[in-house]
Amino acid sequence: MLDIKLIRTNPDQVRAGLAKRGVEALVDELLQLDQERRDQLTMVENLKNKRNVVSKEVGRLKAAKVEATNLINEMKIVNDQIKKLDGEIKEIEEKISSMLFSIPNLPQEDVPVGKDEKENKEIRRWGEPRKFSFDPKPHWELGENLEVLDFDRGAKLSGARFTVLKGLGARLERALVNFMLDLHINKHGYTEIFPPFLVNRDCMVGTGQLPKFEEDMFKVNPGEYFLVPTAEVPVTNLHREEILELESLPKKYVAYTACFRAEAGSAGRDTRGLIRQHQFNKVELVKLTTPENSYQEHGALVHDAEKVLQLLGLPYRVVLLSSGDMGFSASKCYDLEVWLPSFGVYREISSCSNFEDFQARRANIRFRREPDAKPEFVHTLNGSGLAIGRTVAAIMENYQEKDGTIMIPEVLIPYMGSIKVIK
RNA sequence: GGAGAGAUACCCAAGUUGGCUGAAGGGGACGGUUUGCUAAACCGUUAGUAGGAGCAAUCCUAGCGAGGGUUCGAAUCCCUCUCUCUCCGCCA
Repeated sequence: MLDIKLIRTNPDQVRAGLAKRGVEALVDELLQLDQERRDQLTMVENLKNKRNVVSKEVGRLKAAKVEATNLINEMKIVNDQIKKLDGEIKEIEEKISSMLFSIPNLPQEDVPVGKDEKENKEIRRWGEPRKFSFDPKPHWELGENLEVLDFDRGAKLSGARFTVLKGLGARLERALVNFMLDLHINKHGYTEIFPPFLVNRDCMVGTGQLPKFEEDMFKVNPGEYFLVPTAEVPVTNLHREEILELESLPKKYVAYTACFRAEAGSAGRDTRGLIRQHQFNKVELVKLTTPENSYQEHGALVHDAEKVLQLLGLPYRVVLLSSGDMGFSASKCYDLEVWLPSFGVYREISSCSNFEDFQARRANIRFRREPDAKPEFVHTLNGSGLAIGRTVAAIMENYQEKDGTIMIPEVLIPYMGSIKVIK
């Protein structure tokens, strides 16, 4: 959520920022509503003050057994006015907040301006895509042949975009979760969190999934719960409505969760394989930090995610997303894209965003510099470290042999019970 | 799911014949006096927050779990909801 005060004092900056995203901003309408709200507020607060003062007077008169009917009748009229104004203000405020909740974050200055992913900027590459002496197979073929991926039965159990992992496929999935968690906990200093997979509406609003993207979410009844689309939601919201100590920052959390996405609007895309599923596993990194440190932390977070790919020996590149390709809440975002031989392209496997104070303002997550200082919003960041399903796909494709077997990357062998090859 | 109890400031806790109580009293924290040093004792300070007006000092509004209602006036009365605790039932 953008700061209404920023819009009030710096409307042109807001217009320009949103224009980079290709978003037509309702800045003028917002400014007008804001002015209206403040005018009404001043009026109603004066009336409330009058009511408070007169009511005390009435109490005093009654205690002294003095007639106060006139004052009481006068206040009845004032009350009617207050009620009317309060109603109007509430309406205006609802309009303002629903508009604010639907306006995306402003891109950071060095984000390339562009319509979509075509204008993303490649930052660096790591690793050399392997030269195959045979035609590399897509992971779904390899997985079905080895009987470690079962798409048909996934469809039988649930439907399209669900997959059953079996035997060493399931084992590989679990090994990757543990490997990634251990790496980030032991080597990168993150604290492990195991959050609920169902969260309430406030959490979803806090991190920006709602109200705008409800059709992308799975909603669960009874009760009003949402299946988490990413661990970002519960983990960032751990500190919703809290004021943190400066010394406790940065907070660095790593969490494994299953992730659930309705994938509305993705019909026909990535219909085969593990790339786009309604349910997938992910290890997610989340940081809460001070504004002055957030970009340094952002860079470090990207490196922490990259380390996973490096240790797994998977070639990848780092891409800085253009203003048009960034998520709703992000101010700046790097994607890690892993090499997938059967596709012959780099595919997103991690998305590392700095949200600055956009989520913090929604979720009201603040910190205090000094014991008496005014609370300020933290900056929130997160990144996949990594998406497990896509990592499985990448390992299968990059480590496949001519006979259709799959070598296990060195660092995973201990997590695979010393098994070195899936055959 | 059934029965009951509760939610008040950093913590504990008083406050239901509605009216100088936005909140007694403890504890803690902070400051001070005393002291060779500690301790004790004594004195003082201690809602935070959000919003609005103002150049500012400052003032106003909201706020006793949340949201409504009654009333000139609500921590106090009424309704709805959430969460916590105890007992019973069920359950991994």
